[in-house]
Amino acid sequence: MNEVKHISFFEVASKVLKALGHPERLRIVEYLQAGERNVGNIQQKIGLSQPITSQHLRYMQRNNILTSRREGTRLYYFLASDLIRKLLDCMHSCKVSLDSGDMQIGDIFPETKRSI
Amino acid sequence: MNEVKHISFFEVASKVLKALGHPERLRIVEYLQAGERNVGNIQQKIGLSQPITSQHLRYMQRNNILTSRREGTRLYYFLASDLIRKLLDCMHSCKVSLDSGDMQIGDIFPETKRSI
DNA sequence: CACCAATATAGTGTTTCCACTATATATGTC
DNA sequence: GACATATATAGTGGAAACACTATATTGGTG
Repeated sequence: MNEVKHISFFEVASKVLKALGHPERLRIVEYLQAGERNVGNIQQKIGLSQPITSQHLRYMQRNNILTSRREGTRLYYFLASDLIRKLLDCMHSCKVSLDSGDMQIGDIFPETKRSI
Repeated sequence: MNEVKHISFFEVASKVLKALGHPERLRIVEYLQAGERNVGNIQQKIGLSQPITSQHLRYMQRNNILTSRREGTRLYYFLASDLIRKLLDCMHSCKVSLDSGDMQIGDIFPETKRSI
């Protein structure tokens, strides 16, 4: 009975990507790149309601994007792994290339007709 | 009337991540890392039905993950940008660290109780 | 224990995703 | 134009995501 259910790398990895695939959640993790923050901090920074903020944070924790640490009545969330940091670096360097004019929108997002 | 609607980077970027966030789609893009392939190739390689394959491919094209090129009656799909390639590299190097035993599952996917 | 502040969960309606079957379109060949 | 092959789209039912309101839980303090 010590059997352990197997799950493919693709399953877990795709859950991570899917969970990152929401604009507000992307904003949250970007904010957390600087270090851990509690729910109140995040809520205020991103400008979401308290329940929505909590929901997003829980969802990301369930999907291996965040981890949390309690301190009294406050809950601090932070990035769960190096994988997340690397993924964020990808996105960030992409944004930098766009902002600097080094790359055109169409080079990265061919279907995007609107400017960024 | 030459106004262009604006869309935030977070919006587009999160769509990309979300569209990558499906195990079969992740398998497809990994397969396409080697180069362009037509729908039939992909369908056979991944083992999906024809309509499902087509749906996933279209969905990824709409979301800036793939581009396509027609050759006669065949449609060849390929990775749309360097961003996608970089994201795939992230995932791949993560998988390598796991397979080599260099990293533990819990280091990357804390919530995953099952082995990979 | 009463109370407060911080956070989580339940319940609900709407939208999107997903897999599936059936049908349509596009291109090439005779 | 008739036909075959490759691919896309429509329609459908069920599952999950999403945003929102209301309520519950947890921990600290008097």
